[in-house]
Order: sequence, then structure tokens, then C-alpha cells
Amino acid sequence: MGRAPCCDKANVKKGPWSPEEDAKLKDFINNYGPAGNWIALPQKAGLKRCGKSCRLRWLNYLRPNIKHGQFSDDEDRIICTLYGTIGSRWSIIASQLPGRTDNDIKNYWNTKLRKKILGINQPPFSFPLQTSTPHSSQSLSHLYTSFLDQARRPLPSADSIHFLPPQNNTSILYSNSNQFIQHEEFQYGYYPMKDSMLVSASCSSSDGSCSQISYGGKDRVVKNEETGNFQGLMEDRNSFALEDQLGSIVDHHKQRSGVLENSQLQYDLEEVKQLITSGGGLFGEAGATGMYYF
DNA sequence: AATGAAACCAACCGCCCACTT
DNA sequence: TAAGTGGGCGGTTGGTTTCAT
Repeated sequence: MGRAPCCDKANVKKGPWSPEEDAKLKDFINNYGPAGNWIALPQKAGLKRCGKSCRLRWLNYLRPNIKHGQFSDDEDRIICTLYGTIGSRWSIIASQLPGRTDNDIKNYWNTKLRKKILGINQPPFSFPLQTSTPHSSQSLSHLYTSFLDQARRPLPSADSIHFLPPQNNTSILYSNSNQFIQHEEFQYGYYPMKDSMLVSASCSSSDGSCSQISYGGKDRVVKNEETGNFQGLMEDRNSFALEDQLGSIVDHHKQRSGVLENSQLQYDLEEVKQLITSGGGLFGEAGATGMYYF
């Protein structure tokens, strides 16, 4: 047998919490500590609420040290970096932002930050990232459709483009085994790039010392900080010229989408080159090249 | 000033996984 | 082992506020 039902759905209050209810919940938790059993809490605290509702109210609003109000630029950058790395795992993202709740960050991303970064008003961007199975035909078919949908979107105006500065804190990479493996491969220059992006770029080491741009999950260009040279790497490890690689990216995309003007592509090419020469930026680069341009 | 549209965000819903019985 | 719950999570809803006309 299992446990008793969590609450009598017909006899619990829904909707916004009153100040009196907040006070009761706060008092109870201040006296007895955060619930070991949320389901039993409402009755003990004298609340006609579902235990889950109490938990949510406490975690998202009443507990100490909750930050409300505007997000800082640093918080924006952390959210963007982590979203680009792990996707919409809001609880993990929230764990990196003291005082912020997953709900808060989720709302902020969906209503403001995504638009701020994209500079446009579009439905949520899809980031299959590492959870996809890159080489299954079903996955590739799905991703290819996704690529085209993204590619057919109009380009933003130049002044609405936001490039994020380099990110040094990439510790989150090590919290997920897949990420860790990919990161290790990354270091050696044979990183299997994300199939979710026609083009993406990332820093290839945790301190942002090496920049990388990739195309179609196969080809890439790496800047070697020691020599200052750019080097193209294919899967067979042959080198090729940066200019040619970027040109082929643009041409290929142009063929696929058929919607971009030549002048815009030239402009984008210059921006991509600038991104590479400016150094690290895990999500900033990936977002800028992957979402805006290709 | 009135009104409709858009943006915001607290709260709910439903699913999943670990755990209990 | 099966049945069922608690806690946690991400997605969605809908009421309220702000903005645009």
C-alpha cells in the first residue's frame, strides 16, 4: 500500500495567497522549520491549501534571502551561459544564482531576457543540445527541420545584436557527465559539435583561452592563443583556411535558406570573424552566430 | 479618458523519480 | 514486486498591470 492522498482537492483554496495565509505559513515554518512533510503542513499550520501550494509559496516567495526585482547584467550572463549549456533546467540555473528561484528565472527568461538577447519577438528557441542523439536519422531529420525554421527567420537589425562578453565560469560543464566528456574532447580539438545549430562557436577551454567556430557538427576553426593563428580542422584533421571556411558556411546556409541577402551575409561574416578574434564566450558566441546568422 | 493589446508573473498542472508500504 | 505517494521539476495558465492608440 502507498500513502494517504496529499490533499482533498475539493476543499483546498486556490489562487493568490493573502497576507494572513503568508503569515501563517511563515510563522509555522519559523517555529518548526521547513517542512519535512509538506502534505501534512497545511493542516498543522491551519491553512486550507494543498501542501504543494505551500511548498511553492515558501520556496518562491516567503523563504529568507529571496531576491526580487531587476536582474543584474552578471545574472543575465550566467543565465544565458547556462541556458546555452544545459537548456531549460531552471533549478540548476537557479542554484548558480543565490536568492533567485527557478520560477523567477524561468519567467524572466521567457518574458524578457530571451527577447533582450535575440533583439526580436519570437517563440522560444529550441536547444536540443547534448540530449539529442546526433547520428540517428530521426534525430537528424528533426534537427534539420529545426535548422531550416531558424534559418528562415528574418535577421535582426545590426543595432539589436548583443554580443556577450567572455564567460570565465564554466564549472557547470562538469556537473553533467555528457558535458564533461564533450568538454574533454573539446580540449583536443575534436569536439563533436551540436547538431542543433548550423553554426556554433564556443570557447574550447574553461578559461576561454581558445575560440572555436563550427559548422554542421563537423568542421571547425580554432584560434590557437599561443601562436595567435587560426586553424581549420576537419574530421580527418586536415587544416583549411579560415576565410574559406567562413565563406563556405555562408554559401551553404544561403543555399539552404534562400532568404538572406548577400550584403547581410557579408556583414555577418565580418561579425563572426570579430567574434573569433575577440576571444572566449561560451554561450555568447554560440548564441550570436548560431541564432542570429545561420 | 477609454479601450484593447501586450507584457508580466504568481500559481497551478501534470509528469517523473525515489521512496514507502 | 506492485501499487501508490511525496517532492521536485518544467511547462502553462490566467489574472493583473502597463503600454499604445
